[in-house]
Amino acid sequence: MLWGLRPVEPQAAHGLAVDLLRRQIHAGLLLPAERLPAERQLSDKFGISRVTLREALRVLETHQYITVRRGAQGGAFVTDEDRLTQLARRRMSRAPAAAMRVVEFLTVNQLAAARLAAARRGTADLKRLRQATDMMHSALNAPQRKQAEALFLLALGDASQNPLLARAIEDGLAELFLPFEGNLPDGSAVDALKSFENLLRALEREDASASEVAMAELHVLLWAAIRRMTRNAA
Amino acid sequence: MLWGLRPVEPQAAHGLAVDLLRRQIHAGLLLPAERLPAERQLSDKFGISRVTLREALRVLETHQYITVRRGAQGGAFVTDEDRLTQLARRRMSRAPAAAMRVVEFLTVNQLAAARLAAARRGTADLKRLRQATDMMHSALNAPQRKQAEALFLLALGDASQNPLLARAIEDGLAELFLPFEGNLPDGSAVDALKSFENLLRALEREDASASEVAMAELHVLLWAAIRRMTRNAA
DNA sequence: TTTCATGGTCTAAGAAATAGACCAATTGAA
DNA sequence: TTCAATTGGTCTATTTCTTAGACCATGAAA
Repeated sequence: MLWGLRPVEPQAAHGLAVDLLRRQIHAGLLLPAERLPAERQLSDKFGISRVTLREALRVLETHQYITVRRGAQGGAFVTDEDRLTQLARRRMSRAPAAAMRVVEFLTVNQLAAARLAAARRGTADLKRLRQATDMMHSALNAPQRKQAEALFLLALGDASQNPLLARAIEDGLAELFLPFEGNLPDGSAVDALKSFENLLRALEREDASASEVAMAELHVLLWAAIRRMTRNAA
Repeated sequence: MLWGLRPVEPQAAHGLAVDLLRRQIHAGLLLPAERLPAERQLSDKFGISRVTLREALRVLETHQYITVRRGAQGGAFVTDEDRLTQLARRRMSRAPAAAMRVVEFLTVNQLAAARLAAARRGTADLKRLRQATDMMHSALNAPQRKQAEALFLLALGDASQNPLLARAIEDGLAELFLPFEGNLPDGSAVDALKSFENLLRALEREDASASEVAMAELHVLLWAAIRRMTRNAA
């Protein structure tokens, strides 16, 4: 029985590059106003020609994810924080239900990853997790916090030693595109940091159930944030 | 911070067609010895030219997923059951750990789908689920049982109304490629059928916790099967 | 034997991507 | 002010992938 025969959608090389960069911006790995490598370097890393990379940059520019300046010290820069927040809010308000579904998916898979990582994490995994936690401490603003949290969760996925879980978390984070929360309600950033630290410690001592508890705490905060945002968006 | 800069991998159109068909064979949706539509029809459904489709068929033929015969009543046929079982076993024995990871991933996401589907399934979803259950009853052999189970689980994913969960289940099933179990140990096929029916009934009466229980029963059987196969493979 | 649905082959054309050279703008150091 | 270096912008020739369509070869069934 042939099932769900839909037209195949060949992704052009420049389209893949667009996705790759857009996902990193959504996940918060690329900071606002951050400068990307020069075209010649980027095309080299992606394994595509410069012409093709430039097509990708043009698309991202059109969608206002980046701006491009030329001359020495020029290059492609991620859009500024305000604009990114605006893009994120627009996306959230266009399909608030979709955002809830993504969080649902992340909840399930991150919880599983936390449980498994407690038993399987290696020392290299712990190192990445600690570095991410340190970044949360030294973060000066919302984008830096978001970046550190994304790095932590990606490291958690890898620490589970399950490539499909890791991929699921990566996809979920890339799909989410949460706006930076300028003014958090009553120190929820502090709560989140505490829970991340609890999770880190649980992973260090291979305590699976404590890991799940800490992860669940984080999800409570995430759900609260999502509810707040979808309410504001509506 | 630019993260994980790997070369982009543009998928050629024929490569996508290969994946699509291979996934359906892995998941058991395409039965052994089943005949695919004629090239002109298939290329039309995929939205690619006949030449490109033929490239895909050539790849699948090389990997022994299909055989191609010409003349009237000819066409592309899925390989016979023995050969498919052999391919599945080879894959399983090459990376038994990978198969366990896939099952891990499916366990998590199917459980979540079962819980959510209990609250969200529509009548169309129930219809698909019942049809799949009926197919299990009338199945005459292992491939038909596997096909019906795959259809049930895909329907479950859709019934959860969460596209990411549905996609995760689809990916997991396509990745798994379990060999057909010719001789099951002491009627575990009967146990599985019973659990599927319990799940269906729980979904019908919107009982989330009963759905989870039934799903968990199925996972116990799946884990037992996986353990048996990886042991045999080793 | 004939029919005809089906795979097999060929050609001409177009679309996408590549490598590499060269131009244009901008900055900062001399 | 001038110049060198860096970076984006543009152009060309070439290769690879894909397409549309025509026509040939095979083989089962009428």
